[in-house]
Amino acid sequence: MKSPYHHGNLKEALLIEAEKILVNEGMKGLTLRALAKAAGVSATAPYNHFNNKDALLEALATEGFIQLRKYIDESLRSSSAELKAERIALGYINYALEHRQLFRLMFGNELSQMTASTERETAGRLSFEPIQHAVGEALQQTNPHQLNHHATTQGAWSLVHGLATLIIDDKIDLPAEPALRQAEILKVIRPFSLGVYSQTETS
Amino acid sequence: MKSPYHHGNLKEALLIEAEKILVNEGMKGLTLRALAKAAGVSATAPYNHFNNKDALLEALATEGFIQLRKYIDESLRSSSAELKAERIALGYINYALEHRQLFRLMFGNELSQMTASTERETAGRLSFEPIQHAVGEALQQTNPHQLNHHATTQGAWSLVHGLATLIIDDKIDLPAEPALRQAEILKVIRPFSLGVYSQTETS
DNA sequence: GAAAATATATTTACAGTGTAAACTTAACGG
DNA sequence: CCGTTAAGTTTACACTGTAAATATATTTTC
Repeated sequence: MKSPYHHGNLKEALLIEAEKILVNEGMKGLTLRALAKAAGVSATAPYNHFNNKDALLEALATEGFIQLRKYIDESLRSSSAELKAERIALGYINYALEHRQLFRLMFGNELSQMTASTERETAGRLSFEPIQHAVGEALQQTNPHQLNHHATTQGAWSLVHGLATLIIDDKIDLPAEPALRQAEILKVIRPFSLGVYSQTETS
Repeated sequence: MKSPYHHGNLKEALLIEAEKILVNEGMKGLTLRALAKAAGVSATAPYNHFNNKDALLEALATEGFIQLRKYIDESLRSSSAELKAERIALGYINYALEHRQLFRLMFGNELSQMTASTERETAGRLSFEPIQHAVGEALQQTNPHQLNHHATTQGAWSLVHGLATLIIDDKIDLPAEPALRQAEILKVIRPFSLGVYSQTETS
């Protein structure tokens, strides 16, 4: 099962090549034929590993969520930002910036949402988890009863996700230099953090 | 020039039919041939009014931004939310919810961002304008020196846009009943408002 | 180990897509 | 009116996703 058959183990190779194409030529360049050729295989070979193109994109998106989760964990470990939530945000946005096309695929509409594979769904939930934790911790310091916990979590996610989206869609632009960029991101996010910390009972 | 020629005035009809198709069958159903047939015209007729399919989608997106602006203005006028910024947010999110496909098109990656028509860009800026104003007003009450004005504006936009995106992508779900839904949205947004109001000098 | 069964890959074929080119028809300006 | 131009049709083509039939390698079974 490790390297079992004829032409090496495709499926993995396909996903790798697919991401390369996505980076170099964007979504429009990612055609089944081009992908097959890049993997050195005939046009319909991928059908042995994926039911159709959508299934392949689905798998690609799932990989993306796993990577995103890694970025967040890494940023939690190594970032210099003070607040935990801020470190998560930086990891999230860095991932989006360094994988624009894939990030768009993960959240975009190419994938008919009917086909929502359970796999991708759980992978998505997995990267959402640290956000939930961090917001929970932050809230607990000033709001031990966890009022509005769910809503606040969704707000934090919305802020970070929205910022990431607007940046990679060139609606908001940031300095190219990493340190400056990070500072700018934190400045955008800060009001929300302040709101969470100063939050008291609201209906 | 009003109803000048052979088959009625296409171009306008095409954009109208296109939105109908988008609503009923989604992006995948929006093919040039289907669109032409819906308008009762031959397959290549649209090329007399649009250079290519992308140009047509571009025009559709531009229309979307104009509609979005109308939703925001209307909500500013008629919504019951207290804060101006909140009324904007409700208008923005309502538009996204009632025009999911078009909203995705407006911000999505179908349109190769190389083709960024100036028209759509200015239309986009136009709907961003009220957000900028409202945040400016809110900030002025506690922060007359307009510190971080730009960053706060971007933050507000990110929060609202992110929430809208996550909702229409079914990552966050809200109650169907309008009043409950509105209340829930406000709960998600509130921490940011609090942050803005409590904002004092930060580096 | 050979034969049968299975997994993997190729070839061929087809309907659907965007779009270019040549042609046809209606509208308008002199 | 008649020619020029704008609007629409027909035909054609390269490219896409994918089904079907076929071929080859790998694994399993005895």
